[in-house]
Amino acid sequence: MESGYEAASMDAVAARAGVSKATIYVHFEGKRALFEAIIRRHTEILFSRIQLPEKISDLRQALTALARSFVEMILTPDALSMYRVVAAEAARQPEIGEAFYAAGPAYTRQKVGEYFLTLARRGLMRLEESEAPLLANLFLSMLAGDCHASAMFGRGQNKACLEEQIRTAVELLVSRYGM
Amino acid sequence: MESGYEAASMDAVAARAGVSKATIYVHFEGKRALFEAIIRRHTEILFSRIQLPEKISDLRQALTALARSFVEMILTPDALSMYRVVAAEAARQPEIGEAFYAAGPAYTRQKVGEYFLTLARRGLMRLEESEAPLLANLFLSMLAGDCHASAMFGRGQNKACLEEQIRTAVELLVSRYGM
DNA sequence: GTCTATATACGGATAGAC
DNA sequence: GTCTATCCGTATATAGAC
Repeated sequence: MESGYEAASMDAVAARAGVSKATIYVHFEGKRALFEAIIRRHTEILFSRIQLPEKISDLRQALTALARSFVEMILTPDALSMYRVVAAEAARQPEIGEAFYAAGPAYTRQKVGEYFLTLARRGLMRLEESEAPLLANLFLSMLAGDCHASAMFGRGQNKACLEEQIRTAVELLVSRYGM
Repeated sequence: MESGYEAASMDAVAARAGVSKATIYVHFEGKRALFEAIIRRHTEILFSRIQLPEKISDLRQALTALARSFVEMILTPDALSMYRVVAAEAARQPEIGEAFYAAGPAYTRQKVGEYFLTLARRGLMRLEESEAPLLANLFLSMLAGDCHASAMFGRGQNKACLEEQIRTAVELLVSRYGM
């Protein structure tokens, strides 16, 4: 995560793990297999952090809480590192890109889409079942928004701009799909 | 772009360029300097492809045209490769990440924000000047949306889903800010 | 299963001829 | 400015002792 796949040497990994290289090669076929195992495990851990609020009173409040939980996770140093590393290697190791996509973004979109339908069933949103996945996609994309790009490419994060972004994204959804 | 920064050897670059390694080292201080030059040049070329429609009759039509132009660009193999490579290296070479961010995402958001204000001045949008950058940010984020992630991590692109995504994002903006 | 020591190859960068 | 040939470090992976 610190160095990227190519630049991370097995010597460094072994040293950090407190074992010899030979020991690693007993447990994993090679560097790629080790990498894949790491990515698969970490993806699940990371994305399971997202909380879908259960106590729902107000639509605005529910969406805001969901938004904060999501944004907090994706701006984590761990999440940013993983995103970087997987994006870089996905071109050459498609199985890894797909595993990450399925257990990460696609899984989250699915869960959030289902959550929207729960909100609709409780009379808080006006939404057809077929629209849910697409709307979840658009909502999550807005939440990542510039903050994700800025954290990824620029120097740091801007907490104030982040709150405003969340608020506006929530407003946009409420004004079109709220009831 | 094919191999990533670390995995791309200077031998390979020299061979592809049809010169010897020594010749490259006459023109560039080292591998990093060459990489930085490539990224700076390519970022400008890529992002200058985005077209802001000049003939404006209808808000929906203008936003859709802008959306198509943007999405087409970011899903280009060139753009995807560059995104991957820069994301991967930005952690270790911050100047490169920042240069890409400034000439790419930030520049585009700025331009689109100004475009929104033009639309507002023509009476097509209800929008205050201070809201423009944030709205541009949210709109562009929705347009990238799942299609970008899917192209980045998954196997391919889905044209149908893409058109639907553009349509819904445009509708969301029109329903809240149109007049 | 774990270690040390090593095989083997390739990386970035440069010397020196032309 | 461009080449060929090479320096020197480090990479992945393995052999063989314990």
